[in-house]
Amino acid sequence: MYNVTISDIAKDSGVSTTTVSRVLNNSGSVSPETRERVLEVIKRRGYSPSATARSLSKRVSSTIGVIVPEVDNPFFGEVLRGITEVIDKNDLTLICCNSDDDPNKDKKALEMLKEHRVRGLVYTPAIDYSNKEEKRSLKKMLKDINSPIVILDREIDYLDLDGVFFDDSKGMYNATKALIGAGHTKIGIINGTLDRVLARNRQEGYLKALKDSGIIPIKRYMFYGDFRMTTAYELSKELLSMKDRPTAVLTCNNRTSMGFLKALYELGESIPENISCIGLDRIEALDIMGINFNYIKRDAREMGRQAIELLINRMAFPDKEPIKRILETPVIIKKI
Amino acid sequence: MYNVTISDIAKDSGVSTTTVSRVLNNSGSVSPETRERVLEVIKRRGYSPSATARSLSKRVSSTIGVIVPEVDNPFFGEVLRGITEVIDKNDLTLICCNSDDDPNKDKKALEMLKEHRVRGLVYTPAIDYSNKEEKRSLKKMLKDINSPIVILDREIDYLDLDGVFFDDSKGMYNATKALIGAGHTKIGIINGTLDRVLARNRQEGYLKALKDSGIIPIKRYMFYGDFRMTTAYELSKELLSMKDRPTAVLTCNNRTSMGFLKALYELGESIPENISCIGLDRIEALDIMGINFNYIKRDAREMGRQAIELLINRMAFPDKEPIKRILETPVIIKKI
DNA sequence: CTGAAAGCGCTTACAG
DNA sequence: CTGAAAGCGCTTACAG
Repeated sequence: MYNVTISDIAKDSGVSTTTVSRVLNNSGSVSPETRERVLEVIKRRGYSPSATARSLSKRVSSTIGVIVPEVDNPFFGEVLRGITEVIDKNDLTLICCNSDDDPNKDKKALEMLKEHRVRGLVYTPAIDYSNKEEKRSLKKMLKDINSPIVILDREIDYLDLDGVFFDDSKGMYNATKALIGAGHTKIGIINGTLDRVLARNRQEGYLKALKDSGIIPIKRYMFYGDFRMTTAYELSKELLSMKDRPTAVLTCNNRTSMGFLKALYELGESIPENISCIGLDRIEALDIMGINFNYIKRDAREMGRQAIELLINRMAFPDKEPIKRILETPVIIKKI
Repeated sequence: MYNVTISDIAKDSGVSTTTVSRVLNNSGSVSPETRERVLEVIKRRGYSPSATARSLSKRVSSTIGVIVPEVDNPFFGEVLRGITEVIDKNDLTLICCNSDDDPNKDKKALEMLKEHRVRGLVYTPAIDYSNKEEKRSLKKMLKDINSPIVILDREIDYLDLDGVFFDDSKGMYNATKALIGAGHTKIGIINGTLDRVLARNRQEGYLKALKDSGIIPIKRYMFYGDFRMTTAYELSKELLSMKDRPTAVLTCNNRTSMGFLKALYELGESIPENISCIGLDRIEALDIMGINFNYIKRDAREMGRQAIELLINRMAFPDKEPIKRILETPVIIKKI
């Protein structure tokens, strides 16, 4: 069974494909009667125009690409929710890729999106491409995409692109301050390794808050993982078993918080009774269970929405200055 | 800046586009020297073939559509994870739509995927299209997609399509049996309204278990919502405040479990001390916190994988009998 | 091993 | 208001 084409409709209506195209796109002028007739045939034949053919002939696609590092992380679930909301409103189509935080898959995804000639890209890089060669190569790939790009959540500081980010540094600063305000001085942090911008931002806020309060940072209270739960779990066990352990801990993303809590509860301890904690990102289930989990709030859905809005904006005005949007990160304290 | 085309490569290499196409697709035969030269030019110019043009001329796309009702539900996050895994391996492209459980958006998504001439579709319908007219219309839309379709998680019983489902009925049966085995006889259920297959399956397992144990079902212990948290929360408050309330409750999806727990914890009560509960779907955070939340386990990632596998299989063999895959739903009891 | 030509299903100047 | 024709960037018989 073949798909109906515009020629079929033209034939059936006794007009040219040009005319059918006109009624399809509400462009040019068509007499009411003709329009009527064509519309009727379209309906009867169940015709819908091929997006592929249309893209090719118009030299633009209506397709937006998005690459996320973890589709199954609730944070990116929210991001995608926000993205789809505005995609729908603008009659765009979303091609979705999961890089699994693997640079190779990341590159494959980039290549694939390029082949699809996406109209724009919302991009969260898999990891920091840190060495010179990698940077150069990423730079080239992004340029080759040849469409507007908005960076989401993970800044690429050597490229001048639109982006939307959270003020993680400020969030961590305020969180650290809150702990200090509650009397803590021995404050641990479970972060990612510092070759990642994400981790450096968090570290910066943490250190600044300590400094501003005249507290000397303690190296052995700082742990560096990879933002994954299992690693955070191991590091947390280490932290929790220190003889002179911190009385409060900052966990630097939702997976890390999970790892920390797992280690803590396995010891039969809990927050904030045995140790205080402020995590980055809300964990819905904890909130709902009435567990006093303090967190730095980040509205991921809003982030998704703003990313696409920036992108659509950029599609309209390719030559304006790059825009960076920084979202607020309020600290929600339940019980320290 | 224009994209490089196959003609540019042909010109630069001093061959025809036919030949370039041959080296691109490793089809036909090309002399080693020619191939070498073409490859070199492709690389130098940073050429990548247009997927759009290719689809049009080959009359097949490499694009798979997926419609999920809630991208931001962890269950579907896992499903998408599974789907992307096998999509990647097969060099396919994923167009992702969120219907938000809204039949109108669902239809729009279907229409859009049709226009994109997707090679196949993994489909979780927004709701049960229950009245005759809706059924007819959905049937027609799916037929118009004109590509293989695999139904995921929510059966459409009046269509004979491939599908992958969980044995929810059996899961509920075993869960109910487990509660009975632990001495419960007053067992409540928070389900969806029975016009939905999902809800009927759950109900069936529940009732059968009661019957097999000689327990008379009590109407007022059965609550019907919409699988959303807020509704489940309200129903749970109602349930929990009954004078003669159940001593155990079955919650019929992860959002419902959340609503139930929220209501419970707000009362200062907890599981299983004040009331027993078995939910459908694991809730990661609870597990990790060492909270004894019993659940019927459903491997959503595996479901996603199998759905695409069925689809790919169907793409290869369009005329075989429809296949239904039913996944196991073991009951995980922590503490009743 | 290689190329000219037609075709995929649309859109868009251009002409009337 | 309408249509013939060229073109978008590929692939694929067909011929040599």
